Amino acid sequence: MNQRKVSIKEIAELSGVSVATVSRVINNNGRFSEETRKKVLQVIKDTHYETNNIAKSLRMKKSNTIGILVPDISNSFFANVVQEIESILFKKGYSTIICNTDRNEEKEEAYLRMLEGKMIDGLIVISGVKEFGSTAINKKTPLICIDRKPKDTKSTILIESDHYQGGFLATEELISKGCHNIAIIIHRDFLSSSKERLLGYQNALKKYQIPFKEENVIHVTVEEKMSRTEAAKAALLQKISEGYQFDGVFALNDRLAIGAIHAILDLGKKVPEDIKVVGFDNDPISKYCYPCLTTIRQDNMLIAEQACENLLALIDGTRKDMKKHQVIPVTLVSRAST
Amino acid sequence: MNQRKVSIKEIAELSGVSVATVSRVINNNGRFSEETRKKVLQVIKDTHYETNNIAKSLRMKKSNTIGILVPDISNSFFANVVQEIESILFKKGYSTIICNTDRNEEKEEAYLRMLEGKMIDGLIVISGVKEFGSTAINKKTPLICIDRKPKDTKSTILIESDHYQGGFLATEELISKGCHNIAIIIHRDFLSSSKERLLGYQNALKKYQIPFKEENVIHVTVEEKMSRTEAAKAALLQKISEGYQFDGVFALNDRLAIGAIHAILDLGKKVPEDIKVVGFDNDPISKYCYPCLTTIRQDNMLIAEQACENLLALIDGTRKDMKKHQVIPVTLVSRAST
DNA sequence: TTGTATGCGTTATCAT
DNA sequence: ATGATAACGCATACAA
Repeated sequence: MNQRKVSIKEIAELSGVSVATVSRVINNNGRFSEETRKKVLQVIKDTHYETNNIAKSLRMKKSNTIGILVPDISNSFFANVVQEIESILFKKGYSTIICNTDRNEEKEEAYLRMLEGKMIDGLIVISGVKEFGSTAINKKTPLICIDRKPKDTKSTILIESDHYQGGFLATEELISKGCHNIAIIIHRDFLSSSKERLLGYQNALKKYQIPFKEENVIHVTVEEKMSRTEAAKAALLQKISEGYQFDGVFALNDRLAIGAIHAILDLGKKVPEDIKVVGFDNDPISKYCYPCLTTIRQDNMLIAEQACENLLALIDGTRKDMKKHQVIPVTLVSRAST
Repeated sequence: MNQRKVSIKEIAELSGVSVATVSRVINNNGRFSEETRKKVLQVIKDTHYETNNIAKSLRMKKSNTIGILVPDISNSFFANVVQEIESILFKKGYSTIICNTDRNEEKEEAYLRMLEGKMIDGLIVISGVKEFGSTAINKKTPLICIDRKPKDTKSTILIESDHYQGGFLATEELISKGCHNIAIIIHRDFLSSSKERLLGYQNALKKYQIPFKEENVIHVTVEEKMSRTEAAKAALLQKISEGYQFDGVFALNDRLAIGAIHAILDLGKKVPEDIKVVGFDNDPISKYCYPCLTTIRQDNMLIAEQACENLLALIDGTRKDMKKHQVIPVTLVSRAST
């Protein structure tokens, strides 16, 4: 009972027909008699034949595989989006190769070459340091960007949350709870999403006639071997030690927000009584930290669905009129920290 | 400048040599003159040629691809292990197809067929409902199980944390802090890891001459649309309402532990003063919840390294004498909840 | 050192 | 309705 690999050729021999006929039966195209169909199917069952997709891909110039580039799969937002994408695509008969780039440009290029060599039918790029555009990948490979601007803005599709709205809602929440002097904690300020969130913050201030002050912007850089939470906490404590005062914090993600909370509690102040805090992402920790964190929820399901839908449309060549920039609304999740 | 796909054949023509020679240059095997080498490499550079791995795989019967089966990639423990595995394998020239099975048996089978069709060189299976063994995958495909017993125990390698030790350490921690009546919250009791953790709990009790009581075992089942945390909280509250009393809780994972904490706090009791809690997994939330959660940390890096090392050895056919059952030590992370 | 020819497992074209 | 065969892109045994 040695389970050797069996090919279409052997199926043909065992069935007493040609490989062509077997292929037709398998793919159910072309004509063949009911009799041969039964016979062939029986042999396939008996031999546990599985079609060799490598050969099929080569012949068809279609791999039924799509690649996903993601900076860090252990980030809860990315993990959720990727998981959902993978699930949707699988239902459509596609397999997904998830590439964790670690925000490393070389690694990204290497991955792209690998994906190209595997003849991927499409590519989804999630977030990342700079505009996306690489010579490693064929220009005609269908491409969807999520949270990352493509170099070729006018022909490739960009899907992202309404980061501006998120920043606005977060800030408005703080203002509505009585904050007048709101710090904003920024991590990767070069990301377009960060810029948009900052803009939302600024415009919310403007709406309520609160002057924007440069000193309220706290940039944190995360050193090696340090978590975002620790870095944010350190940065805020440093700033406070220099005499900085504030009554609210909008952190560009939940990890940073937790760091801010820790800093505040460390100083003997209370959240939300003395200082209120809002994060971004609706990371699971936002629900379980203390106090529970008010945050902005991105609609990752919708993002994933829309990405897949658009990508598959590009692959199939149906619909050429898709919107090049699709913005997904976000919502405020109000919890104890405000 | 239309970037059409260029094959080895065209490289041959442009270089004025045969495809065989080009192939030899590319793979740097066989003999060829320095002159042709230069010429060919130049043409390759000019044309942006990339080797077609699909064709190569078909010819070589080796895809340089490995598959990973995982129940739920958004689980922090799985995400970490998978990420590390992927990173290691990538360095070794392998790409990884991550398959999220959702603990769904049909999906698992479908994935395995897909992977088989892609001629994967190896397979890593992480956790899962029942013993692993499927006819969909070729018996001779190198296989490593992590946290999941293989059907064929004596020939396939199983790598797992020392769940027994984890259960023991967790329970001992509670006892050493003065607990005498320790509840244990179990979720998927059919998992071998769960059984081992329970066993560790029982033996720790025995060591300190505390009688094991069946009523201390709380089984929770997670309904659709309900989180583990909510389910654990509900289960514990239910039990308490029936008059159940205890002074410590060992939850088989951190999400359950948080649920327990919430239940306890809801009743106006204090953690750790009135009741102490220990979790399992060292999930990020354990660090940021309130109070911070004492938990058991699995060494996911080591698990990943060991899995890759063993898998690659199986693929290369080197070393035939690997231990079939490899147990990775765990450590206690002591925090505020005890 | 280099070229020719074959085959990997499929699908598709063109006969019959 | 079915069969023979070419082609997909590559690596290699064998010739030259």
